[in-house]
Amino acid sequence: MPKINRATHEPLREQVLHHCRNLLMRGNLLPGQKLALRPLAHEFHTSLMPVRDALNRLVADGALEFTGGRRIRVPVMTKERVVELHEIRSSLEGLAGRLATPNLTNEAIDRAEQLIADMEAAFIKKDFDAYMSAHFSFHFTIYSAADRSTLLALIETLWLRLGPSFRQGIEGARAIASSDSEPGDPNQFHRGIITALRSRDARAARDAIETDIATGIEVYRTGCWPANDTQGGT
Amino acid sequence: MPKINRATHEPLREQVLHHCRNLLMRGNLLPGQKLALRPLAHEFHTSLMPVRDALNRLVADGALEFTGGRRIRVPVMTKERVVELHEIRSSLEGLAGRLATPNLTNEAIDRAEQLIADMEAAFIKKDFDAYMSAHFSFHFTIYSAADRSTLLALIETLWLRLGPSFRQGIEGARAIASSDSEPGDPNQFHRGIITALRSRDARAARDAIETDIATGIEVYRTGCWPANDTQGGT
DNA sequence: CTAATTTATCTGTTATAACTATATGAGACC
DNA sequence: GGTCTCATATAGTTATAACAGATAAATTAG
Repeated sequence: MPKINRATHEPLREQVLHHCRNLLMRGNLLPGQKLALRPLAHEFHTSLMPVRDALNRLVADGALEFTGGRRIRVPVMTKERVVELHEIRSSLEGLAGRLATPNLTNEAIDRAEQLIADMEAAFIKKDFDAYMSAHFSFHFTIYSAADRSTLLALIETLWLRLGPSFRQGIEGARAIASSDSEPGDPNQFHRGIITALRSRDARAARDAIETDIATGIEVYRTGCWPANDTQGGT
Repeated sequence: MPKINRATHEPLREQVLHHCRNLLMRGNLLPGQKLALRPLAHEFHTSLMPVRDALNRLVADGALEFTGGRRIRVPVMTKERVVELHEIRSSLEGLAGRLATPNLTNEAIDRAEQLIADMEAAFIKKDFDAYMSAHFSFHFTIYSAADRSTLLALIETLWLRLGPSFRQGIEGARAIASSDSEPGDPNQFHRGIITALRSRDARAARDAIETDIATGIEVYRTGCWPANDTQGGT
C-alpha cells in the first residue's frame, strides 16, 4: 500500500527509497528476503527505473546486497558482521553523544527519557514496530544535538543494516523475558545514558553509550541481558 | 581516455564507477566542478544509464552532490564539513588501527614505513599523484590488517569525500614548505604511528593515528605543520 | 528412482526516446 | 542602465524495449 505522489516534484526514486528505508529500519524485511524489481515497480505503479535506483542506493549503503547472480536480497548477517557493525556503532555513536552533550537542552533529555518508557511499554505489549520506532527516536534525539549531519547520516546507515537483525533479536529477547522469572532490565543502560547527560558529562555520556552498545552485542550473542550490576568499557 | 571493457562480465556501471572513484581519490577533480551525464557517456562510449548509475552511487557516498537543480558537482567543502569528516576519520581510523595492531606482520610495517619515504620523495618532487597514492597506501596497509571489511569501506568513503580538498591542501602546503626556511616535518606523525605499531601497543597506535589526523585538521586550517614537539590527543 | 543436462523463465542491465524541470539567454520594460 | 519576463536550450528523470546471465524446472540418461 505504498503512497507514491506523482504530483510532487520529489523524484519517484526518492519516494521509493524512503519507503524501503522505513521498512528496513523497522525490521519489516527479514534477513535473506529477496526483492525483485518488477513486482515492486508494479506495486508502486512506476517503471523499473525508480525502483532500481532506490534498491541500488540501498545496496550502496549496505542495507541490501547482491547475491552471486546479481539478485537483490536483505543481507543475512553473520555473527562477525553484527559484531563489526556494533564496534563501529560504538565508536561513532560514542562520538556523537560526546559532541551532543553540551548542546542538549533539558527538554530534549526529558523527551529521550520519555522514549525509554515508550520502549518498555511497547516491549511488554510485544508491539515491536513501536519498540523499534521509540528505540530509534531515543538515540537520534540525542545524536541530532551533536549537529553533525555527516556523522548522523553515517550512523543511520548502520541502523539500516542492523534493522532486520535487531528486530529478530528483540523479538527473541522478549520471548526469553516472558519465560524467565528474573529478566534483566533491557533499559538499564539507556537510563545510564540519561544520567550522564543530565550531569552534562560528555565523557560519561560517551562511555554510557558505548556500554549500551556493547551490551547490545552481548544480547545478540547470548539472547539475554546481563545482570544489573554488569559494567562494560572501551 | 577511459578504458571500458565490454567483453568482461563486470557491469559497465562498475567500470565507470571505478574510474570516477580513482579521479576523486587522487584529487583530480576540483571542488565545485560540474559533471554532466551526456559528455561522460560519450567519453565512455556507453549510454547515459551506466554513467548515471555510477554518479548516483557517488552522490550516495557523499563524494558528489546535487546542486539545487539536480545537477551534479564535486562538493565545495566548508571548513566545518572538513572538520567533521576529520572527527569521523579520527574515530574510525583510530579504531581500525587499534584492531589492526595485533594482526600486523613486520613485513607490513616495513612496507608502511617505506611508503613514508615514498611520500617524502613525491612531496619534494611535487608529484602529487604519487603523493596521494602513497598516502592512501600507507594508511590502508595498516587498516586492512584489522580485517573489518565494513569499517574499511566506511573509511574509504571518507577519503573519497576528502580527496579533492586534501589534494588542494597538500599542494598549498608544498608551496609554503618551499618558501619556509624551517618547515615542519609532514611525516613526523606517520613515523609516530610506525613506532607504536612496532611496539605492538594497540592503544598507542590508536592515539598516534588520532594525533596524525588531528594534525591534518590543523594543516588544513592554518596551512602549515605544527612544530615537531606538538602533541595531540582525544 | 536418482542424477545430469537441457530448456524455459525470470533476473537485473543497458540502450533509446520521450518527458519535466531547471538554467540561461535575449528582449522588453521601468 | 538595471531588472524583470519569457522563450529556448539543456540538464537529469522516467518509461519502454531489447539484452544477457542465472536460477529453476522439466526432461532425459543412467
